[in-house]
Amino acid sequence: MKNAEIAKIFYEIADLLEMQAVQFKPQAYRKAARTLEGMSEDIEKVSGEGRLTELAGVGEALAGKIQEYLKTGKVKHLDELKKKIPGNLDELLKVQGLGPKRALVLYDKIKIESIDDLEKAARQGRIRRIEGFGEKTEQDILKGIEMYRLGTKRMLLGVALPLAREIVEKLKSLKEVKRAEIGGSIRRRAETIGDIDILVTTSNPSKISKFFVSMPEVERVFAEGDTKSSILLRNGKQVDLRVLKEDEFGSALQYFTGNKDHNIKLRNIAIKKGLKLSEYGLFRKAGSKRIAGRSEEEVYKKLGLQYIEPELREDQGEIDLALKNKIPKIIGYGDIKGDLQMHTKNSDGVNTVKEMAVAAKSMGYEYISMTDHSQSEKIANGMEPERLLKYIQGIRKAEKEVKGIRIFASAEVDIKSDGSLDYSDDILKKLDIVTVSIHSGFKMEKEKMTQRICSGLQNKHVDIFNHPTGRYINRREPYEMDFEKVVQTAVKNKVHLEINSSPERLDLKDSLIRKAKELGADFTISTDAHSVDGLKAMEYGIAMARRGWLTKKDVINTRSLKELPKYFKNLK
DNA sequence: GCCGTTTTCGGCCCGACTGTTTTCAGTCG
Ligand SMILES: Nc1nc2c(ncn2[C@H]2C[C@H](O)[C@@H](COP(=O)(O)OP(=O)(O)OP(=O)(O)O)O2)c(=O)[nH]1
Ligand SMILES: [Mg+2]
Ligand SMILES: [Mg+2]
Ligand SMILES: [Zn+2]
Repeated sequence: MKNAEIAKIFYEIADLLEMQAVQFKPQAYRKAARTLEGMSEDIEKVSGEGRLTELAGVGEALAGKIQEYLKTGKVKHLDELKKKIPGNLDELLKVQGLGPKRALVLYDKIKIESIDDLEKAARQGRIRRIEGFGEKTEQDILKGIEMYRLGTKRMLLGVALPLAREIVEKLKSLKEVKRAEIGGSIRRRAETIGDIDILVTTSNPSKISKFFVSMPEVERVFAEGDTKSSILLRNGKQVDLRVLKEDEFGSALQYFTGNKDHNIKLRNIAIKKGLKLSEYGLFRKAGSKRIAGRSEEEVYKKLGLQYIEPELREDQGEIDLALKNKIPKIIGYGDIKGDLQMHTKNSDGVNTVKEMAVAAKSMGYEYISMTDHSQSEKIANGMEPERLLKYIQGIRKAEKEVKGIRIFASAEVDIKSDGSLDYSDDILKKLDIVTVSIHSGFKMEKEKMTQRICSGLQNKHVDIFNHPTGRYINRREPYEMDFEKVVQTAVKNKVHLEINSSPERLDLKDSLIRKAKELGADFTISTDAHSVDGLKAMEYGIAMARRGWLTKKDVINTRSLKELPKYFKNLK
């Protein structure tokens, strides 16, 4: 997919235009770049179908540049701009605090073209002598270079959310703090997180800010003000704090939750109504009287919109639907009745069936499903048919012992390279639920992989397709396949798609969930726990389902035990 | 460069913090 490459080009054009003080075009290029980054569909496909100008922020001119890049691998406009300002601009701008305007000055005055140039100049004290720069700026640039060189990646949601909750608890322990809430991409439950955003309401802002910037784990303070502070923790994570008054809580949380494009759209709606929206509230332009701000619900309502759940605030059509009151009620965090994928000591898990069942029961589940690995998974201690039969007996026994929770005997069965399954039908029919996965041969070409998966899904016992794309966030790309065809095959054969809640997988991801739903799919959400502790990951999977616009009805394991059998072939 | 239940021209989100400035531009959220 060339989406990201083209986004990068648009960002670079935007920066070069901004250097020349061109008005508005930089925002236009950046808006289009964000659209490209946020979409899951291949831009080449969109272009092929003549739908480029349907993309938000893409008009005739940018559609032309996208086509140009797809055809020639170049965008002339960028090459032209680069003639005026050569050098490694996109690298330079990754230094925090250095934007297009000052980068241009550095190039004009002392020919800075790269990070290495920049570092040398700063160390030699040549930057402080430039008009508009100074000693502090020079130091900040060096620190910025150091940070850039650390090359910090975006955090997994599974890392960021617990960390954010800890900080929130800490802030809540102060008696001056009325409310402390997580904002930003964590509140929207994005799969990866750039920084930790926290909102506090209080009547004593300076006290809170002082406390925040002097916490023991603070490495650096980027900024400290009355309503906004920003720090770097020793663990390398950035935390932004906004401090506002209690009666501004709603508008402040709305602002700080974002995303950026969602905010801009809301603010434009306000403008059209003769209003103004900011973190301080919704105001009448004339007279500046405040008409909302205490709660988010109030802000959306006064703008003429249905309330929008944070997970949907991605500028992916939610605002248009909210204007028409047409956003569906998405699945809730309490709607799950059981967990349908987990591993035990029988393969590569660390707990016994009984231990998993006791833990699940205490979480209020009505049922769980054991899905230990099939025989080809030698490194994961996959089970030979004989051992599988004993495993099933063990599950029946554990179920009698634990009582009060149904334990399904299932397995995570490999779809082998030729598309056959890792157990014969004679074995598969002994399981309550059959789930299948791709665990090897990831490098297969698209056609073959699609064929392989589809033949696996057509087996008459198969119920669930696990972690359907096989990706590991930041570590392994999804395997190549024709997603539409796979989903269509799943739908036709009544195979449910798993939303794997494991934070490094989150597979299916949000945009593909939404797409699969449009294609008629239904889903299970499961943790793939390899220990009792792993069962807690369910909230991440539910978050993805919400971001994929799923309702309770779309997810099979929201059903009670009684309703469940009709969704699984061997249980019918 | 994009876009449209007040517009196909004339708007384009709004505000905080910092350093180097005598009043604000640049950068970031
Ligand atoms: N109105 C407005 N709000 C913004 C803008 N930039 C950021 N925000 C708001 C919405 C964001 O969700 C929130 C936090 O900003 P961040 O830069 O931390 O972005 P976010 O948390 O969404 O993503 P991240 O994972 O941190 O990259 O602040 C902006 O340019 N305008
Ligand atoms: Mg953030
Ligand atoms: Mg932030
Ligand atoms: Zn697996």
